[in-house]
Amino acid sequence: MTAQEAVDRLEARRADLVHAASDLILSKGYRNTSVADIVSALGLSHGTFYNYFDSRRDVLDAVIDYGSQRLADRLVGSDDPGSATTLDDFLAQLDRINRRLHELVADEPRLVQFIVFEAASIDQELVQRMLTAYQGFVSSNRSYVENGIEKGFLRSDLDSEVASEALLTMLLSSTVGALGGQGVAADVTVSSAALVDFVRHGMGAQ
Amino acid sequence: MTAQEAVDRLEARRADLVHAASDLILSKGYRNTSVADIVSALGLSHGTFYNYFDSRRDVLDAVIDYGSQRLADRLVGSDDPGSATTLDDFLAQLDRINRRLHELVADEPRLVQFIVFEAASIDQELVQRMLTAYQGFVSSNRSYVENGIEKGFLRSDLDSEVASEALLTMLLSSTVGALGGQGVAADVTVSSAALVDFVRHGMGAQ
Amino acid sequence: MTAQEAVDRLEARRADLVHAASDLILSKGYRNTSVADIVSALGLSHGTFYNYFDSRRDVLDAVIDYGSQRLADRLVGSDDPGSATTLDDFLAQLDRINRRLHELVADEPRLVQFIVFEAASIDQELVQRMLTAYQGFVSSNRSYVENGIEKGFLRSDLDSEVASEALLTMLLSSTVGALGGQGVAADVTVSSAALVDFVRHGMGAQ
Amino acid sequence: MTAQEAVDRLEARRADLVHAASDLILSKGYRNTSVADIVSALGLSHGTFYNYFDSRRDVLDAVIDYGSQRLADRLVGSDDPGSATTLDDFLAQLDRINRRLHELVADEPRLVQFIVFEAASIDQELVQRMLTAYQGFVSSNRSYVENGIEKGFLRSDLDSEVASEALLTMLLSSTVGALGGQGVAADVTVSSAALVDFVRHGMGAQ
DNA sequence: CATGAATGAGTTTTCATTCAT
DNA sequence: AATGAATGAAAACTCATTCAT
Repeated sequence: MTAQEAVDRLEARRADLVHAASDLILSKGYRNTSVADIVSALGLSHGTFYNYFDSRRDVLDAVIDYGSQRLADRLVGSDDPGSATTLDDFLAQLDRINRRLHELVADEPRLVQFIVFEAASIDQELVQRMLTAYQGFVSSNRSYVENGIEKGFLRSDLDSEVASEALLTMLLSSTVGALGGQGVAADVTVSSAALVDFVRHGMGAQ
Repeated sequence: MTAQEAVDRLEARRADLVHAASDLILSKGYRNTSVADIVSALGLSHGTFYNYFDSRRDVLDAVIDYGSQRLADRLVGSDDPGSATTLDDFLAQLDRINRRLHELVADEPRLVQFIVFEAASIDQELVQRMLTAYQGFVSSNRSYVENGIEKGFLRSDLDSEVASEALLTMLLSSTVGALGGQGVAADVTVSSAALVDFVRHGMGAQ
Repeated sequence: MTAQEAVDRLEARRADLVHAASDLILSKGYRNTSVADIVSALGLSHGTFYNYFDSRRDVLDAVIDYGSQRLADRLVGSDDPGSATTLDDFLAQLDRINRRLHELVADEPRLVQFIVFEAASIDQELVQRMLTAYQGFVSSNRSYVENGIEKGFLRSDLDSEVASEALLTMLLSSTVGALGGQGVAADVTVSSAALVDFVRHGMGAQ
Repeated sequence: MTAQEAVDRLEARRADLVHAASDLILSKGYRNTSVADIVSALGLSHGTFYNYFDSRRDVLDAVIDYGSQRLADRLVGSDDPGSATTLDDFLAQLDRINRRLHELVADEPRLVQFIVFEAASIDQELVQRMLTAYQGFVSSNRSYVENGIEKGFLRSDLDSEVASEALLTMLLSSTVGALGGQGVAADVTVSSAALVDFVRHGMGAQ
């Protein structure tokens, strides 16, 4: 085996552990997932786990990273912040993002639920990690708002920080709402329409 | 100490334990709350806990009862199901109920979060307890819908069972959405407007 | 209430506790009998128990005394050690004692079983108490043997100590055997016949 | 260490635990033997115990198996059921078996005591296990009786089931009797003589 | 005396983590 | 690297005993 193959094998095994941990943590919760559960899912021994992670807590970071990546992938190919030139373009972008988030909730409810509800109760370090990720979302959101102000289709007196946070809150609120509901068919349409309408009147120029 | 005082003291201590358990469970989750946590919050020994509850699981029922009571209190003084005589009355009722639920979420987010997300994962008996409470909500909701059909301002071809459940789902979906949001002021207005609009067109007569 | 009545009441309650403890200990064993079991059988509180006994262990002495008393009563009215004047008288006495012991086992198997098998495992002090009681039995047995040697119907070269202990051992062995057996009818007859036969040939003069 | 050595070491340690548990349970009783007692006898931590047994109850099965094995070994090399051709042969067999059982009681009184008196009080599953073992004894006993009927030295009108159970009861009764006695040498002679005599007259042909 | 709430030592069991092989 | 036996901290729960009322 070459050195490269050895490294690959190492990373593959680490990835296996993260995937197994992810499946278990998302389905049973972090507290209910033991190291024994994770390793026995792969037929490995306890000791092996500690060759890849410092602690049980440590694998959680990797699971969160793995989940965040899936979230990010979900939003990759997202519209370019600078692409909208009219208010309708902008609202259409908003509508698309909202729908994509709803699809995410529909596809991976446990991931979203874990992030929104369980993660915060684990420890402070994890809360920081989530807030940092949230700030990243706010920033990227801000690009859309600033682009709108610049192009003149959003009100020039908007505080881009406040406006982008409000926008994000509304998006998340709508998304999390979908977690609880059993998915009345109209749900995403209603929510998106209300959101778009509110933004059109609250943020649109004139 | 009179017999009555003794009973009062007993109940007061039990209540103390329930309150301490409630605070801890709502903030850290049931799984993360040990008997030691609960009693040490009151400076008692763990043996004392077992003079008041049969088990750690047992105090959870008391915490749920305590929370349900607060929920029920919140909705007491609710509109009389028979009071609405026009569609606008009905929608105004709906709006008020929705706002009251949002206030609840704003005041006691952890209670709602616990009921919606954690309770179900604890055991089957608790799930039954929640479903029973839910059926109580559906029933009371149904009175509103049947009143509307009777008075002629809701569509006469509505199945009151289906319609009241849909209504409840929308209310809850909207409410749970508020869980995630940090409560931008506009939130409840948006959600209520969307809800009212959907109901007006979906359920209103004509 | 006179002072005498007060004392009587106290003793009556103590006796109640001993009887309740005896019933429980003989049926469930000492280890499985809690103070709560004893007091709740009489509808009293924990504290009351400690007004009458120093500890849970303490009541066991009283239970043993109560049981020993019943054993002694069973053998009271026993033959007078000096009454036998011939070997046949003596063997008839032996047969009667053996039968009385078998009746005891039949009537109160748990008492005998407890004394023989459980008591020794509780603590050393209890073992001492049992050995002392045993020595009492040996001594009274010895009177029978010494009477026999004196009257000339037992071998004059018998060591009365050894002979009385052997006699007692055979009696007990036969008795304890009855504990295990489901009581084939012939049992006591067989055992008594064998015992009498052995003693006649082993100890009888000539 | 080879794989075989590892397995051996595992089994050796498990055996150590069973032996330690056996010593303790037979001397102090199951109820009085804690996991801490067992492991501290070997200088291990209590966690280790649970690497070898699922629970405290679980080790009891192993202790019973270990004891049963010693019992079985004691009776292995027993006379062949078909070897007796005369009543005297048969009675000599009976005498030998009885003596072997008495030796067992003399060597391992606590084992027999535990099986006879404590085991039944632990749980129903254990009672079943003992009854099954007992049925095994009855069956093997029956072979002796059937052989006797066939060869004509036992009464032809005997019900082999009833007769073998009666035989076993007498054997056990005699054996258990030895539990109480401190083993006067004459004991087994007396008991065996009585047993043989009873069987000769009760079961012998003519 | 009687009461029973409070106590805390002790018991079983779980599980993250270490370390010798 | 992989293994898995050993460890021990921590958790739920029991129960004998104390003590203020």
